[in-house]
Amino acid sequence: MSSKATPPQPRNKPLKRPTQARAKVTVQAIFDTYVRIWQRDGWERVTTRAVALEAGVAVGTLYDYFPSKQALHSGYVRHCIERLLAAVQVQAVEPAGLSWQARVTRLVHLLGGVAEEAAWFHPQMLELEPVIAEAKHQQRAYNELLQAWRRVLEAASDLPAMPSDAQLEALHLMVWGARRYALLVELPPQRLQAVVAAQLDSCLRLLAGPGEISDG
Amino acid sequence: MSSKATPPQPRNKPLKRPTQARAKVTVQAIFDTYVRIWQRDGWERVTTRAVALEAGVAVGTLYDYFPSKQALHSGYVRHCIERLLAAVQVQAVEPAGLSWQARVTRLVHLLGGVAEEAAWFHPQMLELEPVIAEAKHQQRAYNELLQAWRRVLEAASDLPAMPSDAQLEALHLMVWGARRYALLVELPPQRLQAVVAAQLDSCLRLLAGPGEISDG
Amino acid sequence: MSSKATPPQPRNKPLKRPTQARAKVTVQAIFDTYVRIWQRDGWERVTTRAVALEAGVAVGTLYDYFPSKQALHSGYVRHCIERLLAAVQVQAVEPAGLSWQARVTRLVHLLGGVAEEAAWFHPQMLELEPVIAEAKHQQRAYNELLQAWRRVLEAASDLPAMPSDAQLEALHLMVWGARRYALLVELPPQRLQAVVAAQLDSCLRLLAGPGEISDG
Amino acid sequence: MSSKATPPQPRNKPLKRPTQARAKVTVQAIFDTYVRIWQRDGWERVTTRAVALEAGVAVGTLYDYFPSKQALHSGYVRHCIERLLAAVQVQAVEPAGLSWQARVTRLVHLLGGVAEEAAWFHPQMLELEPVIAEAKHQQRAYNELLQAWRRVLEAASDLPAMPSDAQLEALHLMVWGARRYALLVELPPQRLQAVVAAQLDSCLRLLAGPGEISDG
DNA sequence: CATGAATGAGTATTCATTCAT
DNA sequence: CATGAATGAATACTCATTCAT
Repeated sequence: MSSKATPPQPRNKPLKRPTQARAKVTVQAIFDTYVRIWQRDGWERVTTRAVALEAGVAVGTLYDYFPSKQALHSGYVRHCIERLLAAVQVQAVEPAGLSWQARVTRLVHLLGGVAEEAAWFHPQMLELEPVIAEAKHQQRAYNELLQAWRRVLEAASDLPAMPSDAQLEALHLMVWGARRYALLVELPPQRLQAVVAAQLDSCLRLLAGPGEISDG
Repeated sequence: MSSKATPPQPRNKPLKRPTQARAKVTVQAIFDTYVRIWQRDGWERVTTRAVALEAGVAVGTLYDYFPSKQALHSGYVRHCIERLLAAVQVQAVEPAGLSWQARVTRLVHLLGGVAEEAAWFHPQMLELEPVIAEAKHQQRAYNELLQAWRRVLEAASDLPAMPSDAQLEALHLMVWGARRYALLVELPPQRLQAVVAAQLDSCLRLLAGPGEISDG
Repeated sequence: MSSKATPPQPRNKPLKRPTQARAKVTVQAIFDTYVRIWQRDGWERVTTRAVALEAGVAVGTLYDYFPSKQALHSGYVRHCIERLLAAVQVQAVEPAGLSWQARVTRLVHLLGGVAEEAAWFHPQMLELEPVIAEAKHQQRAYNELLQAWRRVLEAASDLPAMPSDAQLEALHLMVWGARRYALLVELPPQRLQAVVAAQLDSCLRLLAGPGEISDG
Repeated sequence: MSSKATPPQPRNKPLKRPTQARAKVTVQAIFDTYVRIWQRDGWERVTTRAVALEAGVAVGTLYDYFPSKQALHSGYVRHCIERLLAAVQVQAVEPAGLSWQARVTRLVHLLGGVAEEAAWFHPQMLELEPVIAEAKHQQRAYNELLQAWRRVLEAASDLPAMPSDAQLEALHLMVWGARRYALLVELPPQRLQAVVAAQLDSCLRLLAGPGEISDG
C-alpha cells in the first residue's frame, strides 16, 4: 500500500555473460584498453568512460559485462593471474629428463620472464591491487606458485633433499618478491640480469644441501 | 553567489617552510592524521579536508604547508624514508666487535622488523606510492639501503670476501622484496618467522663463499 | 564496434495495434508486470527493460506496442480508469427500487472500496500520474464520476431535491478526495471506517435538504 | 595492516548548518529555485545541478547544505509544512469573540487559501512526496491540522456539541482532501468557489447537530 | 595569519531507445 | 517478426583547491 520498496542495491552481477564470440571480442578489447590506458596515462586516467570509448564501445556496453569499475579491475586481474598460472603449470614440468638444477633455473627464468612477457603484468597494477580490491587474488597466486615450485622439485628425482615448507616459501618469496621489487625500482636490465644470476646461484645452493657455514 | 573562486590552478611551491617550532608541530600533526585516516578508513577516505579537520587545522592552513595533495603524500613518504634510513644507518654499524654473521643477522632482522615497527611504514602506503607519486622515493630508499648493506659488510673485517655488486643487490632485493611480498599476501607470523630463518640461512651461505654446486 | 544506434528519437505512433488475440495477451502481461514491479520494488525500479523481461518479452517487443515509457504508463492508467468507470457505471444504478439513501450509501462504499479492490488502482500510481503524465486522465475520471453521481441521484425518484451542480461537485470532491487523502496518510482501517460513516452521514444530510443552520 | 576500511557510506548529515546570515540566504535561494524549476519545467528537469546553477551557487555549495537530492526535497517539504502549520496555528484562534460558525468558516477558507498563497504548496510536489520520500511529512501535517480543528472548535464556546474524533477526522479529510483533489484536476476557480460554499455548508450542518434524516 | 565557504570539473553509473540479426 | 546487444546523453555526487573575510 505504501512505499515499501526494496532498497536500491548496486548490481553485483554482470547483466550479460560473454557467451557469443562477438561479446568475447568486446570483453577482450575492454581488457586490452584497460591496461593500455593504465600504462600510458596512469591510474588516475583510468575511467570507465575512457576505457569504453577507447575500446570502441559505449559505456553502457562496458557495464553490460562489468557491473562496476571494481568488477572490471577484479575481472582483469583474475584474467591475468589465470594466464600466469596456466603458463607456469604447463611449462614448469614439461621437458622430462632434466637435472634439478636445470629445472629450477627454468622456473626462475620463467617467473622472471613474466614481466617482460606482456603488459598484463605491469607492476603498478599488482601494486595497486590490494588497495582497490582485496588481497585474495595475490594470495591465490602466491599459493598456486608455491605449488608450482613443489611440483617442479618433486619432478626432479635427482634432488638431494626436498626442502622444508619454510625453505620452499623462502625460495618463492625471494625469487618473486625480489622480481616485483626490482620492477618497482625500475632496476636497469643489465643490473637485473646480474642480480638474477646471483639469485639463482643462491637458490641452487639452498637446495643443494646444508653445506657448511662457519659461524665464528 | 559571493566569492567566485578561479578554477584550481595548482601552485608549484609550498608557501611556507616549517621554520618555526609551531609550524613543525602542525606539520607533524598533519602527517599523523594523514596516516591515521589512511589506516583507519582506507585510502578512499583520505581527503585533504578530512586530514586538515582531524588534524585540527583549516584546509587553507594545510595548503599553506603543502601546495597539493600530491605534495602532502610525497612529503609524508620522504619523512618516513628519512626515518627508516636514519634507523638503519645508526643501528647497522653500531656495536663493534661483532662477527660478520651477527652483523648480517642484525641487519636482516632490522630491515624485516621495520614493517611491524610503526605505522609510518604502512605497507599499503608504499605499495600505492609509485602509483600516486613517482618511483623516485623508492629508488632513493633502494640505493640507500644498498649502501647500508655495503657499510655493514665493510665494517666486518672477518668477512671471507666482499660480495660483488650484483651479489649485494641480489641480497637486498631478496631480503627486502620478500618482506614486502610477505606483507602483501599477509603471510601469517609463524610462517613468516620460519621463512625469515631460511632466508637468513641463505644469505649467510651466499656471503660465506662460493661453495660447490654440482651442476649436472 | 558493431551496431551504432542513432541517438534515441522517440517515435510518435505505436507501431502495432493489439488487434490479434495473441497481442492482447502480450499487452495484458505487460500491464500486469508493470504494476507488479511498481508495487513490489517501487517506482525507481520500473524500467522498460525490467518490465519487458519479467513479462516474458524482449524490450523491442514492448516498444512495438508502446512507443515510449510514457505511453506505457498512460496506456496503463487509461486501462485502469476504463475498468473503474465500467464498474461504477454498472453497479451504480443496478438494483432498482432502492431508496435514495441506499443508493448514495452504495455509491460511497463503491468509490471507497475501489482502493482495496485491486492492485490496478494503487494510490501511489495515481498520485504520481500527474507528475509523469498529464492531468487529463484524472480530469476525465473526475467528470465521469461526476456523471455517475448524477445518474445515481437521477435514478432515485424519492430524492427530495436534485442537488445543484456545485453541490454535486462538492459531494464528489469530498468523498473521493477524502479517500485519496486517507490513503496518502495511511489512515488505519478502523479510523477510516469511522470516518467513512461520519462522511456518509454528512452526505445524506446534504442531500436531505437545506435544513436549518443557525448562523449567529 | 591490510585494507580493513570502513565501507563508504553516503553522507546523511549536511556538512554545514546555515548558521550565518549569508548561508541562510543561500539556503532560501536554493529552496526558491527548487520549486521554481519544478513548476516551470516539471519534475524531470529538477536536477541538483540545475537547481544549484539557477540559484546562483555551485553544485558543491548545494551539497554543503543538503547531503543528497532526497534531503533537499525533504528539507523543502519540511520547510513548507512548518510555514503552513505556523500560519494555521496563529490565525485559527486569533480573533476572540467569534461565533463557532465564523470560526469554522475562517478555518476552511484559511486551509483552502493555502494553495493560492504561495508556490510552496504546489500540489504536484505534495503528490510526489510519498513516492520519493516517506509519508511521514504528510502524516505529521495531517495530525497537526487535526489539532488545529480541535483547537478552533474548543475555542468556540457556543458550539452545540463537540464532534467525535471520527467526525473531526471526517471533517478534515473532506475539507483538505477535496481541496487537494480539486487542485489535481485543475478545477476552474469559479466552480471551485461554488464547491467550497457547498462544502462549508455541509461542514456547518455536520457540526450543528444530529438533525433529522428520513431514511425510507 | 588562519579560516572555511564556495567552486566546478570530473566520476561512476543508469536506462530509454534503436536496429542489425 | 521477435530479439537483445549496443548506444550515449544525462544524473547524482565528490573533493582538490582558492581567496574574501
